[in-house]
Amino acid sequence: MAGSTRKQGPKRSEDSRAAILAATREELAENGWRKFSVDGVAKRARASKQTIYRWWPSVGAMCVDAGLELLPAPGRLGRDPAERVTDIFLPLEIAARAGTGHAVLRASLIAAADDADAGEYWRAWLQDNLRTPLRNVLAELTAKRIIRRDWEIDIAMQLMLGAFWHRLVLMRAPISDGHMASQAGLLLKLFEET
Amino acid sequence: MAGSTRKQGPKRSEDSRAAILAATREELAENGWRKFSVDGVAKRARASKQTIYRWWPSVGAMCVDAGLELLPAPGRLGRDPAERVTDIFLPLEIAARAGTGHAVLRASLIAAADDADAGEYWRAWLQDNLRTPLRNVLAELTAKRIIRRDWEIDIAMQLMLGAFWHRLVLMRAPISDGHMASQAGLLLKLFEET
DNA sequence: GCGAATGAACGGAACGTACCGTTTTTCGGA
DNA sequence: TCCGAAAAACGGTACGTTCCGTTCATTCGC
Repeated sequence: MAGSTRKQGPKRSEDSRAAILAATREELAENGWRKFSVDGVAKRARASKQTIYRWWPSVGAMCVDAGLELLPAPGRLGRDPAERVTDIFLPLEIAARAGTGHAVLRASLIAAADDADAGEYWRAWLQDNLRTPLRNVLAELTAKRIIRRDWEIDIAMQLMLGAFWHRLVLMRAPISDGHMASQAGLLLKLFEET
Repeated sequence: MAGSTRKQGPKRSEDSRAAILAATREELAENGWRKFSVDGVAKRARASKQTIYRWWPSVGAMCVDAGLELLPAPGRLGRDPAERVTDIFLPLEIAARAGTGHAVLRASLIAAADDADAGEYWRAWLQDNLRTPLRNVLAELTAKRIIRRDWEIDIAMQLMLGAFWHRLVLMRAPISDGHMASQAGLLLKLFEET
């Protein structure tokens, strides 16, 4: 039969999932990564710890999930080369500048850096949502003779993200409005033709 | 009288201090930051936990101490502009490429990012040992008309360190031989006269 | 009735603090 | 000059608390 996967019983509760991730963000913002408490999340979200451990492979992965949920969907409306590059990374800037986003995103990234499983999960997201789009845009700009042919995608990623980690994670410095735009400007200047 | 502070009792044991920091590095390399155990350090170093809590204001600060001890003393022999910039940051590259340095340095930096006290301690080191020397070198290069006048020190720091954090902390990617030299090349290219 | 949910409980581990007895150093009085 | 008291640091043990990750009993919803 089509759709032969018989399903019985209730589905996963969306309410519970959302409450757990929201509680995770509160806990991350208040306590950071090392003092992050799963018991605290369960209490805040009025959820059972069993529900948490059933749906997330590790605590770190849950924290990455909670952080990624902060990112707004990327708006696609750039025509200028610098704008097209900027748009890819703009969600990070927006999330870091809104409310407790700075602390939440920082702690979430620290979790990804400290936990091997969470790190792989987060790098997979990075690959799909930032690295691949950037490579496409740069290839397009190469074809239009706007930038040189010999760029390397990892160099470009380092340039677009390095300063962001430096400020957000290591320095605890604010992310300025237009941060990603100026990084895109730097990138295009370094890669420009002739 | 001068030095009127009466002193009694034995001095701090250098053996114990060194053993504790070495054990901290082992623990960081094996367990990372969140699973880092003070009990484990005490057991490894055959030290009392009281000795640890007496001499370090926080566990994070101890981890930063342990990480900074990995850095070799900077050798000063550059004459070329790029070399002079490189030499300032080279200790980081060397430490990250030696033995378990990659994991130790990563976990140590994660500790600095996650713990507020440890972060301030680490940023003070950054200021004294990297930011100030870099500003001096750049000022010198400005006087020699090698770079433009309108550089900003924080932009320069982001450029020299951002890619390093990106690879070491977030991506867990190896640091290549010559990493800092190529970053210095990028920096001078961006800042070059005319 | 089956699966997901909550809430309580479990043993084990780590936390940070408080003692203990010992050792090392300094100081003041005989 | 010598000696004993005081002070501080040390390894080690123990304590009460918190958190972890898992399990069990029970309820809720399709």
